[in-house]
Amino acid sequence: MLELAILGVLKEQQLHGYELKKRLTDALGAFSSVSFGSLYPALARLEAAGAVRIVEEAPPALPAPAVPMTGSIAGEAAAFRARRAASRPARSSRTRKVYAITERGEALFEELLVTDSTSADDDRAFNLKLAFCRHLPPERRLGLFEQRRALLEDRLAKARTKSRTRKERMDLYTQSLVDHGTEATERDISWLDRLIAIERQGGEPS
Amino acid sequence: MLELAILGVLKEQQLHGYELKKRLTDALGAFSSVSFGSLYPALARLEAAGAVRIVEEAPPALPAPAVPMTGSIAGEAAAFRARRAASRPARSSRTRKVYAITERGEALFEELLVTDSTSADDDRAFNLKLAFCRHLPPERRLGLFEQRRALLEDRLAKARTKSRTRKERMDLYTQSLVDHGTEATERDISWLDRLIAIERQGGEPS
DNA sequence: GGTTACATGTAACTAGTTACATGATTAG
DNA sequence: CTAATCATGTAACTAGTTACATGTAACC
Repeated sequence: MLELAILGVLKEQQLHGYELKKRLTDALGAFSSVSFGSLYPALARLEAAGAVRIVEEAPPALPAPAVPMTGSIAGEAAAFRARRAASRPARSSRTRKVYAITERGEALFEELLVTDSTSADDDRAFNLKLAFCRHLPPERRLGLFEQRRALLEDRLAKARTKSRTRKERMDLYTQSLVDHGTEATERDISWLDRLIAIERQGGEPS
Repeated sequence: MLELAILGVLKEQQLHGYELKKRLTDALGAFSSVSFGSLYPALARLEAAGAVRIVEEAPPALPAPAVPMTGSIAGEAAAFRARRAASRPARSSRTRKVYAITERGEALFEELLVTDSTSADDDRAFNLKLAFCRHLPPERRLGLFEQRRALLEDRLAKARTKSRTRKERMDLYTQSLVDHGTEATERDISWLDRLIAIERQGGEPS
């Protein structure tokens, strides 16, 4: 799950770990925080898998007097973006590792976006996917929504049969909890229905 | 978290692991399943901590040799039927370990019910606590609700400031996600308010 | 007598966390 | 020059999961 989030952020901008953590905790921090202890190993794993690579920041010696431009316009532009990303250009790159997503990383990202789901932890995973689903082609996005809808519908069906057979054995706090949960699931479904409807008519969510 | 659930169920009835798992998965299965791989180690830990103990089932040797036979065949048969009827037919106890909660376990249970909270995983933990909060004295129950309410209110406040400052930078799917999440939190709060109000007037939840 | 369900447990893995260790850079 | 912040990383722990290994009892 963390891999997905990292790739999703790096897809938009190359960043070093520390900054990445800040983005992650404040963009997705509502659900869960990210710690360095998981972020750095995750970055190392992704690098080992070839999904991200370390890019050089601008060389510490800015003057660069006699050196001609490399000829790689893209490279120069990337370096510039990295410098700006740090919001304080002059910082030496010696201590920072700036990561960029690779093509393999893009492929992995799309794969994680539709598969993943550890079945437990489903809800958080879906929220995360939704936050990045704009990168998905429309029909796969629709598939994601419908798959989620089916899961919720299934959960609801189970809750209803269970509620019929066992409600009398539950205490009132538990009953209230179950009822509240059922309502929340129903609202999740109609929210998904709105997203699906918008998707079907080719629009964008409001 | 699993410990809390185990203690909560054992508080009502002594059970062996296999049966305990069934109760847990169908009572709380809506949120999360429990696997043997976590249940048995958890039981072992709780036993080591003195929170539960293994109790003997009805001794397998019923005959009681020194006691003379009544001579009444009908009586013997009736006794046999009674034995079978006693909710657990002839199954040998050799292979089963029946666990019961101890006093230390009761104390641990109450402690887990009010503390615990790993700050992540908060939501699931709260649901679990609510399912067992009937065992709490009213004022601690109220404290639990209010603590939860404060947490949600805080989350809402953060979401609102964040939404004001960063909404324009979010894509529409993420915006929809955040809005939906905010609404859900608002409803959670008013649900809690209802529970709190009921608690304050000394009633029970409807 | 073989299949199904009951019952307990271990091993390896997953996916994170907190606490700790280390060092560079910048601001006052 | 020293404290705060930036920056990367490791170690030990948490809390579970799935897959595997083992064996008993009930049913037909």
